[in-house]
Amino acid sequence: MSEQEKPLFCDCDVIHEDVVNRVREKMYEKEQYIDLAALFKIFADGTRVQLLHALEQGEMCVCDLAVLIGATKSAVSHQLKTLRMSNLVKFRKEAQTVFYSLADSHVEDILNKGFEHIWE
Amino acid sequence: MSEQEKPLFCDCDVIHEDVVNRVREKMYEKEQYIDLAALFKIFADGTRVQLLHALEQGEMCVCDLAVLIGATKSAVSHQLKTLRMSNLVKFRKEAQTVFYSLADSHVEDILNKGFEHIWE
DNA sequence: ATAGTAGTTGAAAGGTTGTTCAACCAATCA
DNA sequence: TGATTGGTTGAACAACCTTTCAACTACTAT
Repeated sequence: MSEQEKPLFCDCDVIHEDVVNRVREKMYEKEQYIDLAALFKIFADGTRVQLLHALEQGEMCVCDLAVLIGATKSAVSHQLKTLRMSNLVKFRKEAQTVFYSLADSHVEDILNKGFEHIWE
Repeated sequence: MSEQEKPLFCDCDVIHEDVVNRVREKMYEKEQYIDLAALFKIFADGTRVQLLHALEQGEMCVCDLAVLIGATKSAVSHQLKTLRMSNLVKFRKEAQTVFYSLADSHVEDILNKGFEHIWE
């Protein structure tokens, strides 16, 4: 099923058909936008961006991170799980301690673009 | 009240005090992370990123956008309000028609960084 | 004037999300 | 072996978010 077959139902008429047709060719599949939104959703929480920014400075264990940002181990662990499942952080185990670090530099890039914007 | 006075209560001990102290100096105020997360929250919805990506191609009115992405005028208008209030889009009125466009190039930058990541 | 259209808005409904709490696992140490 | 510690997990609750629906404004045209 192609993108062209998506339901065009809408409660109004096209006003500028030429513009809409030109733009439609440049658009991606709806799924792409949902995936993109899912990525930004990970960055859409204060605790998580704080964790990511902390991990930019180097690897840290759960307790260190919890003390650093003033949250419980449990809350941090839950958020790290989210970050882990999105492949934004990686980790290594050493005895009972788990050290987390950023998965790749894309993460920093996105954080920095965001900071750039809010600082104008 | 300075950032240093934030409650350090936590349900665990600092394990690597030197690391934590070094990282703490690099951290921003908690409010900065909340603001950053608030920005990413705007990008954290499929409909909104679709609207933003559509507006990268040029200005469009509400009906055009609604038909283009297959949503109701109302849903689009609600999301455009969110984008407007975050200063991510601007608009101009012409008779009863309202034309929306991107507020600045930061928006495209952030979208592109996101696409880069999901496409690896 | 009256009808129709572009757009906005508030409330309601359904879904998602973040933290807390308690229980749990696994590794260390006494 | 038994106690402690670092870390994870599931359930529950509250808060938030997105769409829909219906009502509404404002402009245009007949």
